Amino acid sequence: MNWTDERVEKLKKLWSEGLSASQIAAQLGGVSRNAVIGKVHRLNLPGRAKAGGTQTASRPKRPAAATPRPSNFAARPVAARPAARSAGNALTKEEIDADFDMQSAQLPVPANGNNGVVVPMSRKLELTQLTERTCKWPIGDPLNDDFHFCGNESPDNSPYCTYHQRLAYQPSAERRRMR
DNA sequence: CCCTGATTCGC
DNA sequence: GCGAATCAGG
Repeated sequence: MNWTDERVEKLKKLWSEGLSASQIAAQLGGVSRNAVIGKVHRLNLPGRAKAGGTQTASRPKRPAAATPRPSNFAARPVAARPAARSAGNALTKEEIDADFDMQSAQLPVPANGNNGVVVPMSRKLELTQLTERTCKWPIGDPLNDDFHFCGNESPDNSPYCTYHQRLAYQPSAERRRMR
C-alpha cells in the first residue's frame, strides 16, 4: 500500500480528530499503526506530546546497533484484514441493523451473577477501542449517547464474546421456538 | 495483557 | 520515504 494523496489526506483528518494510530490504520487499511505513526512524524504533524515539556526523563534512545533484526525475518501475517470495513465507520449499517435486531429480541436477560451461563457485563467500550479480541455486540440505542459495545474478550477472531456469539448465530427458526 | 505514541535505522 | 522493531508509558 502506498501513500496516495487521498490516503495522506485522510490520515491528516483522522489524526487531527484525535483518533489513535491503530484506529487510523484500520480505517485506511493495508497499513500498520507503526506505519501511520511513522507517516505522521514524516509529515511533521503535531504529535500527542505531553504539554509542559517534561517529555520523558532519560530515554536511552536506541540500545543496540548490533543486528537488531535477523535477515531471515519473515513478515508477520498482520491481521489479514481485507479492509472489510470500507470508509467511515467500523461497522457497516447492515451489521448494526442486524445486530440491533437480535439484541432487541434477546438481550433483556438479567445477569443475576450466578452459575456458568451469562456474561452480560459490558465494559462500556467506545467504538475507538474495539479490537480483534473485543466483543462488538452493540448495547443500547446507537442514536443515544449511552450507546456502547460489550467489549468482553472474544475468542480468536470471533467478533463476539462467547455469550453474544450464541445469540448472534442462532438460526431464526430456533430463536422463534425459544421465544 | 491490552493499549498508546515515539524513535531508530535497515531497507 | 517507508515501517518493523523497539522503547516507554497508561
